[in-house]
Amino acid sequence: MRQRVLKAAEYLGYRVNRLAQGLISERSILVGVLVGNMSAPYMARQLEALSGALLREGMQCLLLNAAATEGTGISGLIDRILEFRVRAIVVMSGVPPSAIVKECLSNGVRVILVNKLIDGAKTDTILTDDVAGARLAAQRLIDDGCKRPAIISSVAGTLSLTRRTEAAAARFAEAGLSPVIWAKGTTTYEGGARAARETLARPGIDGAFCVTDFLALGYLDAARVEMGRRVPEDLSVVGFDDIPQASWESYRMTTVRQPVDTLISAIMRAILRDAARSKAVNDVLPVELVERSTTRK
Amino acid sequence: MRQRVLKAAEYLGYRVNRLAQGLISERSILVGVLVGNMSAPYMARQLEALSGALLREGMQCLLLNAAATEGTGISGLIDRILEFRVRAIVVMSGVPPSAIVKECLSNGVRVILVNKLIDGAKTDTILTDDVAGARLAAQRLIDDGCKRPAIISSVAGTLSLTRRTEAAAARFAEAGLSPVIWAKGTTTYEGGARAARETLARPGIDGAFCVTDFLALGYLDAARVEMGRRVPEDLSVVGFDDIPQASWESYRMTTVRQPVDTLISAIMRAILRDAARSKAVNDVLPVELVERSTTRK
DNA sequence: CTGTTAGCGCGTTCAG
DNA sequence: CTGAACGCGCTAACAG
Repeated sequence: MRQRVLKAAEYLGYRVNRLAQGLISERSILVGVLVGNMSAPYMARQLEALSGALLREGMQCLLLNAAATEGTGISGLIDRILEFRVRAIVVMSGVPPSAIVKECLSNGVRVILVNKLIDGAKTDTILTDDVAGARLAAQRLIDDGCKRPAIISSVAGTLSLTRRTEAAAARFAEAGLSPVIWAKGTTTYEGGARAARETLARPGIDGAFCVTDFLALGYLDAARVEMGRRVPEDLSVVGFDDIPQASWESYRMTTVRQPVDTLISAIMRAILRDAARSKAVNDVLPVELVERSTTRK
Repeated sequence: MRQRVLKAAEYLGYRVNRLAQGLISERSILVGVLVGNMSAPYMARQLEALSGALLREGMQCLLLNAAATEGTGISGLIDRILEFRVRAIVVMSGVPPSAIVKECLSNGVRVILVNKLIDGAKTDTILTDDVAGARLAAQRLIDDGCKRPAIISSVAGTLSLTRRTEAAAARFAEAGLSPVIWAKGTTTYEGGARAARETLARPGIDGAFCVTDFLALGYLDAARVEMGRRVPEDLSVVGFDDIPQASWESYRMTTVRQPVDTLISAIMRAILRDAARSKAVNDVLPVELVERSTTRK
């Protein structure tokens, strides 16, 4: 009997209607992913890995572009998320308005924060070990014999970026060095290039820790081409993230690697866990220094 | 009265349930976006622009990662698309199994193909003018005085890639040149690097048209660093796409620009058009040559 | 094991 | 202009 029904269903091209299913069963297979700056290589890689993992677990990724709300304001996005009754929302955007998160939480939508902290909210939170990573990076520059290091960050007051900057500054201070901290641009290639122009204009800078690889790529190019520095002979450079470009031949950049696989599995654990009976995920992911050719070793 | 209801709704935190809405009104605001290789810069940029445009039009992007189906097969993805009753599906994947497209069409789901052709299907199709672009690229190398040009492609038999290769080859032939065609690797940085190693091992190659920028970046790096070529003195290189990296300082690459804005608005037009009373969108988008420092001018 | 029924939240229609 | 009823396709609970 069952067989016959199945046969007929196939013959008629029947397909479950997920909308109706979600309507009744109240547990959607939709997961909202809030992303800003998708075209940043680091984000793109994470998004790719996450959407793949979701698919494998039978869930579906509802993409939310935080950058596109510039004009209309964020409220439209909030509505959209809530209206679709998503199972959870993963916040990967560097600068997500806390408003979204608060609103979702108060409406009972599970929120998973990636490299972001909302004070007082008891959400699942996954953090890269920025402090350890920044200390590794600073240590590398110290070991290279740098006497006047620069720390390159951006105006975006992201949690990760702030922590990296502060931890590196602290490590330098411990070693008796006083770093130049430059944070006037955006977290982009151009921002890094501008940082190089401005920091290397005054003499003495012999090492730079750029808080993201994307910044570091611009910094490297401008340092070499425009400012005439040899890397690593005159200048040591360390990045953070280990995006694919960092290992490209023309960069071969020393950097701090973020473990994407570990990150993704932590996110999936947070999504899949039983909200009622298990505690919130609260992971700090370990990082490692990848030594390539922009430091002296 | 209406006011009072609205007030109460707000007070109670009421939100429209899009699932129920879609269930009855039969026109979802969900648009499926099928992407392979999200972390390729060209794709990432397109995806970012498209998700933003969809958001602005009040629609929502259901992300479908074609790459993640490697293991399980493609059928799961098809089901997912159909089950959600999406308004349309945009196929941006370079190598999307025709099976998906056929299945969607036969189930009445509107399919919008980007740089892809399915024979016999009367779908909305948007193509970059690959032929014109490849001819521009070839012309640039011819004008540079190249006598023995190479065309670098990949094993992926994508429509766009094939057309670019063939059109460039034809233009070279018209100029009395016989190009070396190399297509043994993947459409990646590493693929380009390998192409450089292999094509430049034999002497004589003095120009290269790489069918994507991503390939061209790898080609450039390997040509300079490993093979000791000066660009553009010994070797002219032209790419295709104009991804952000192409304009980075360490590359400054001459390339053929794809108009992302035009592409996105064509896609939106195809999504929004009234299926019953308007004809399918069938655009070929113009391209232009952006001359930078990897050609001699 | 099979068949029936109620109700999820919405839009539409038909009465009042 | 407002109110009530129906059905979209599904799941769950209950009856035979």
